[in-house]
Amino acid sequence: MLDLAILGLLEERDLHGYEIRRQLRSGLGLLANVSFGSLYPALARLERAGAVVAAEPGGDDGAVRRAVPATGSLSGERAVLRSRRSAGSRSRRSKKVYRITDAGRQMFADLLAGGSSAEDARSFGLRLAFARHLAPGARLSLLERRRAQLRESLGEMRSVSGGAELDVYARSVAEHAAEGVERDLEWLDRLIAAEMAAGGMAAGGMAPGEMVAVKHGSEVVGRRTEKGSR
Amino acid sequence: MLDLAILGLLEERDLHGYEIRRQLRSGLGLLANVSFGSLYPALARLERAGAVVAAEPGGDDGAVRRAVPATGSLSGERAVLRSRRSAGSRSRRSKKVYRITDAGRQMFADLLAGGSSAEDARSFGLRLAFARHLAPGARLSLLERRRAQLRESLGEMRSVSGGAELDVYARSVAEHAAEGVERDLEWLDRLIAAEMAAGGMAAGGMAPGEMVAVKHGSEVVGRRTEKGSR
DNA sequence: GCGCCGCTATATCGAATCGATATACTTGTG
DNA sequence: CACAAGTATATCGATTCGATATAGCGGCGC
Repeated sequence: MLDLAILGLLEERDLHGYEIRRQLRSGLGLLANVSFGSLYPALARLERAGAVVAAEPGGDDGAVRRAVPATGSLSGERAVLRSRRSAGSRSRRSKKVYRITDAGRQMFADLLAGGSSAEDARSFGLRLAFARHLAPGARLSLLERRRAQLRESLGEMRSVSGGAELDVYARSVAEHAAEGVERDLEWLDRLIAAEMAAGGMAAGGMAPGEMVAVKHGSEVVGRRTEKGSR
Repeated sequence: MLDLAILGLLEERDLHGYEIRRQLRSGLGLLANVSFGSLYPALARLERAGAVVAAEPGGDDGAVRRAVPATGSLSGERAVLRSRRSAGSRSRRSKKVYRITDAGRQMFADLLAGGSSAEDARSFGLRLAFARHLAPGARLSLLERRRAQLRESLGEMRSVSGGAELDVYARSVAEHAAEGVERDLEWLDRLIAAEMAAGGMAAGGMAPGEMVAVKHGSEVVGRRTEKGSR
């Protein structure tokens, strides 16, 4: 799940760990608390898997290095220069800029489209945030899958907490959670409507030349327009 | 965090693992996906720590056993009887009913009031759901601490995503998240108002005999009634 | 009347994630 | 110029997740 986020950001531009974390925290709001304890292992994992390559400014490889600092950190660059100029140059821990590879791009596409089974809010939000990399059909199917899940969970919530035996506080928490799910559903309906309007098409179909580069596993489930219950 | 949830449920009645999970999933909506892989280790942990005691129906201890099944599972009880009646009786894996101890109650109070530093939505919701076990002052301080956190994070969100460079999907996710935080703030304001109305008291004070059994660490932070921004 | 599916129930394993902490360099501030 | 605060990478132990194994039970269908 973190892998998806990292690869998604690296699709845009090369970044180093600290920057990735910053973008995760502020940019999306989701994943607002990824810690270094998960980020750096994830980066190491991705590097081992060949999905990304790291370029340390002290290394021999001159290829990367042009990466966007994205902070006002001229300082970092200067520090690098200084360390390279100084004698020993070993024993300097510096920025490690990561770049996505072709294998990484493939992995990103798989992660984005693949995970068919039940996903939590974080994972869905993440997928949707990168939905521009999905084919329109897969996009729609992502939205509708999520809607179905939320409808189901709302039903469960309502059926249980409709009864008594919860005190004021617990009841308030449960109700607020249910309202949140309702808002999510309205939001999803708006998104689905927008998607259908943009893509044309009546029933979950796809345009002929659409299934490009993105493998989505045979489940486009043609949108049964049930609008009961609410 | 799971410990808090488990102890909170056990304050109410004795339960076995499967039931605890069910209540966590449906009852609160939060913690909707705790898996056995975290639940059973947590129970074992709590038992080791002396916070709960387990009574297996096959054991010598006749004390517990009166636990509420809470499902319509007469079947389970019958099965237990049968196995106890039958000869060997070894090699039967049956329900393990957990009961909270005094040490567990103390631990629950500490967990509920203690964690002063930044908490996520799950942890806060959990605390609030059990807020009836808190003294009114601690309750208010919990709510206001959360409000302060949300205000801050909303500020960050707005300042960042107000700008451009996000495509339609990412922007929609970010905006929806921000709206969710706004709703949370409104909700908190309602709760705080209700709390103040119920408890009397103007500025975060407490009634004389209030600080009972619940240790909250010296931070009642008298409610600066800023109503700007938002 | 018996095989099989689904529910209840406990448990474990490896991997992912969290939260705290260590290290080291730079920049701004009193 | 000492010192706090920000940037940056990394590791450790504990917790949590997701999948899987095991086993008894009732119901159903044939």
